[in-house]
Amino acid sequence: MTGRAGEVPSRTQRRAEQRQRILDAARGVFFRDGFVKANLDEVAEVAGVAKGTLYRYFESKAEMYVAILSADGEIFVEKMRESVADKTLPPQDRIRLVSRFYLRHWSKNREYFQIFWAMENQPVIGELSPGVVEEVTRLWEQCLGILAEVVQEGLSAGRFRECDPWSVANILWTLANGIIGVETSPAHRKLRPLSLEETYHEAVEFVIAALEPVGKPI
Amino acid sequence: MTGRAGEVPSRTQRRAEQRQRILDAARGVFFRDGFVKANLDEVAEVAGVAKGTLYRYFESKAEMYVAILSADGEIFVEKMRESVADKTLPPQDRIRLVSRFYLRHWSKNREYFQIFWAMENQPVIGELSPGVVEEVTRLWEQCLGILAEVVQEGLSAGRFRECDPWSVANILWTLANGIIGVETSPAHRKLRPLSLEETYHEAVEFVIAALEPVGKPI
Amino acid sequence: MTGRAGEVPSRTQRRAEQRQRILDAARGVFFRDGFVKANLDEVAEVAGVAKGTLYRYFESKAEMYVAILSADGEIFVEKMRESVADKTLPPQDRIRLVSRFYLRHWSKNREYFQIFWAMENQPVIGELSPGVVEEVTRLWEQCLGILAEVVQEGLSAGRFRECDPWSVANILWTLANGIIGVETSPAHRKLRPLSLEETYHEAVEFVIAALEPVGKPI
Amino acid sequence: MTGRAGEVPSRTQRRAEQRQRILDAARGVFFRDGFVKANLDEVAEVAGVAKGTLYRYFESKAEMYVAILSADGEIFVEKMRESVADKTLPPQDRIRLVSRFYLRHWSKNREYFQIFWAMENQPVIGELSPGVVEEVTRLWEQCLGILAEVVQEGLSAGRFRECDPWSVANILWTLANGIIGVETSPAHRKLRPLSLEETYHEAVEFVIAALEPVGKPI
DNA sequence: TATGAATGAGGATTCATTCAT
DNA sequence: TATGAATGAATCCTCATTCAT
Repeated sequence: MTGRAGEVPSRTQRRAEQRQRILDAARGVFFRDGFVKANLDEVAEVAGVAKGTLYRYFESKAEMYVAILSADGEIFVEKMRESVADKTLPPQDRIRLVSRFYLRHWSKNREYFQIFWAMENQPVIGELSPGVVEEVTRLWEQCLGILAEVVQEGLSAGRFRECDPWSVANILWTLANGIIGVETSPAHRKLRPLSLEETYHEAVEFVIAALEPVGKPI
Repeated sequence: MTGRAGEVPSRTQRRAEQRQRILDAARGVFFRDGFVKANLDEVAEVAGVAKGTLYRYFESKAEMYVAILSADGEIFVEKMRESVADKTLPPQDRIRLVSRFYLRHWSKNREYFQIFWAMENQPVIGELSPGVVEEVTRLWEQCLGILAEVVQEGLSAGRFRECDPWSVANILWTLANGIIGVETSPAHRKLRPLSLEETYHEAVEFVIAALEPVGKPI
Repeated sequence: MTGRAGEVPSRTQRRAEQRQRILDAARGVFFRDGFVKANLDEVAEVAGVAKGTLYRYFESKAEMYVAILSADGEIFVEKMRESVADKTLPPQDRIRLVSRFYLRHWSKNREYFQIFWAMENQPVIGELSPGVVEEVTRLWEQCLGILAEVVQEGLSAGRFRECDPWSVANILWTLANGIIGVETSPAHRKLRPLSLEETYHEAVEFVIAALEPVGKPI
Repeated sequence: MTGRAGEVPSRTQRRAEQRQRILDAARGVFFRDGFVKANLDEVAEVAGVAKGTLYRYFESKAEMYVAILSADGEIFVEKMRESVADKTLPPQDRIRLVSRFYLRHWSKNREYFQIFWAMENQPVIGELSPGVVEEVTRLWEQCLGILAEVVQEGLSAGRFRECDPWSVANILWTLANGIIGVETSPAHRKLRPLSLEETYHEAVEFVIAALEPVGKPI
C-alpha cells in the first residue's frame, strides 16, 4: 500500500501530487482569465514548477483545461448524487436539498463552478482534443439525469402531478446556471443587491409549487 | 433631405453605412470566437475593408466590442419595452408576451444575444474603457426594470399575490439567460433534444402560477 | 503689389500664408516629438487643415522637416550676421555680441534652435531628400564663417594673439551648442540649477581672455 | 569556481553572455537609428537570436535602451573617476587628463558615447519607465561632480583663482559634449576638416588658462 | 524527471501616403 | 484647391510549445 505513515511516498504518488498541484494552480488562472487569455507562465509560477514541467503532465494547454473540467466534474456529480441519496424523504425536500447543495457547493467553490460552466460559453471547442465535448456532455447529462430521476421518483410515488421529468430537470438546471451567470456578472454587482440565495430558493419553490398535484393549494 | 432616391448619399451617410458594415462583420466574428480570440484581420476581411480602416471607426478592439453591445442593447431594450406596452392586457399575458418576445427575438438574432450576454461571462473587463461596465449595467437594469414594472403593475391591480417585483424579475431574467446559455452549449446539443421553446414557456408558466393570488387554484 | 490694404489677398499670397501656418504647426510637433515620432495627423490638426492638404504644400514628411530647417536657418544666419555687423566695435565686444545674440535668440525661440540642432543628433538622414545634408551643411558653415570672420578681423587688427580663426570659431560654436544641449536635457533640470546664461557668458569670457595678445594680463 | 578552463560555463554565466550579446547588438542599432526608429527585428538578427528571445532579457524596447545607457554609464563614470585619481598631480594636469580620457574614450567607443548623449536629445522620455530620467541624472551628476571636485581641490590648494567649481565643471562638460555633437554631425564632416582633438584640447587650455591665479601670465 | 532558454508565428495598433469627390 | 476616407506596410510584443542539459 502506498502512503503508509513513515514511508517514502512512491513515485506514482508523488507524480499524482504534483499533477494535482498544477491542476489547482491552473484552475485559478483559467477561472480568472478564461481559456484563451490564461497564461501558462503564470500557471507554472503559481504551481511552483518550471514551465516545461507542465508538459510532462499535460500534452497541451487545452488538455490541461479539459483535465480540470473532468476532475472537477467527476467530484461534483458524485456529491450531487449523494445530496439526493436519501429516497425516504419527500421528493419536494429532495429537490430542495439538491438545490441547496448546488448553491452551497458553488458558493464555496466559485472557481470550480465557473470553469465548469464557462466552458459552455467560451469558444474553446475546436482547439480541444476530440473527446472534450463528449466528456462535458457526459457530465452534463449525469447532472440532468440526477434531477430528472428525483422528479421521476416523485411522479411514480404520486407526489407530483403529471409532467416531463426531463423538462423539469432542464428548468432547474437552467435556473441554477442562470443564477450563477448573473451573480458572476460585474454588471449585477452594481444592481440593487438582491440576495442571490433568496432569489434562487424562491425560484425553486415556484417550481416545486408547480409540481404539486392538482387540487392542492399552494 | 439626405438619401432621397437617385441622390448621391452624403458623406455622413456613407460613413454611417461603413461603420455599420464593420459592426456587422465584427459581431459575427466576436460572436463566434469571443473577445480575446477574435481576430481583427478577419473582421476587416469580412467587412471588405483594410485593417487600418477599422481604426478610423473604432479606437480599439475593445471599443469595437462595446459599440456592438451598446448598439444591440439599445435596440433590444426598446423592443422589449414595446412588447409589454399594452397595459390593458392581464399582467399574466404581458409576462407571457415579454417572454415570447425574448425567445423569438433571440432565436432570430442569436449572435445578437450571444454577444450581449457573453460580455458578462468573458473577462473583457479590465481591458475596456471605464464606462463599459456602466453601460452594460444600465442596459441590464433597464431590462430588469421592465420586468419588475409589469409585476408591480400586476400587484397594484391585485392580480398577483404579495411578492417582491424585483425578485420575480430577477427570476425571469435568470431563467431566460440560463436557457440561452444552455441552448448555446455544444454539450446540450448532444443531449436528448428537449425543445428549448417548450421548456422555457413551461418555466414561465410555473412562475406565473406562483404569482396567482392565494386561494385561487392553479 | 499684393496685400495692399482693402485688397483681396492674391492667390499666391494666400498660398504662402497657408504654407507658413502649416510650417508653424509642424515646427512645434517636430520639436516636441522628433522627426520619427512626429505625427502628421497632429500637424494637420494644429494647423487647422485636413491631412491631405499637407501634401499640397510638401511632398513628404521629410521635405516638410527640411523646409522648417531651411526657413529657420535662413532667418537665423541673417540675424546672426547682423549681430556682428558693426565693425567699428572692438572684436572682443563683437564676440560678446554674437554670443549674447545666440543665447537670447535661442531663449526666445527654443523650438527653433532645437529643431535646427536636433537634426544633427537624429537619424533622419537617409530618409531625407538628397539635398538636406547639403542644406544644413551650408547653414552651419555660414554660422562658423561668421564667427571665424570676426576672429580673423580681430587678428588682422592686431587685437588678438596668433590663432586659427576656424578653430576658435569651432570652440565658440561647440560651446554654444553644448550649452543648448545640456540645458534642454531633462536630466539637467534636476541638477543644481546653474544659470545657463551665466555659465555660457563665463565660458565666452574664458575664450576671449585666451585671445588677448600675449603679455597682457587677464 | 565557475569559468575554469575546460569547464562547462554555468547557466548563470551563459545567461549573462547572451544578455551581453543582445546588448551589444542593440547598442549598434540604437546608435545608428535612434530609439524610435530602431527595429527590434534587426537587433534580434544582429544578435543572432529569435525576436522573442529579446523579451526574455528585457521587458521592452525602452527597458533595453535604458539598460544600455545604464551599463555604459556605469563603466564610463568609473573610468572617468580613475582618470583623475592621482591627487599628487597639479590640478591643471588632472583637468588635462580627464579631458584626454574623455576624448580618447569617446573615440574608441563612439557608439557608446553617442547613445549616452543621445538620450538627452531624443524624445524617449515619457515612454520610459519612471526611473530612467533619474538614472541618467544620477550619472550626469556624477560626471559633473568629478570635474567639480578636481576644480575644487585646485581651489583649495590655491592653484586656481576664485571661481565656482560647478560652473567650471559645467563649461568643461558642455564643451566636451558640444564637441562630440559637432563631430558626430554629418554636416560637420563636410566642413573644413578641423581636427576634433586639437580643437578640444585647445578649448580646454583656454579654460585652464582662465583658472590661473590672477597675476600670473598665461 | 525537471528545468528554463529559445523559438517564431500571430495579432493589435500606427501612420505616411494616395486618391476620389 | 481642399478634403478626409482608405490603405497596408511596418513594428512591438505575447506566449504555447520544443528541446538540450
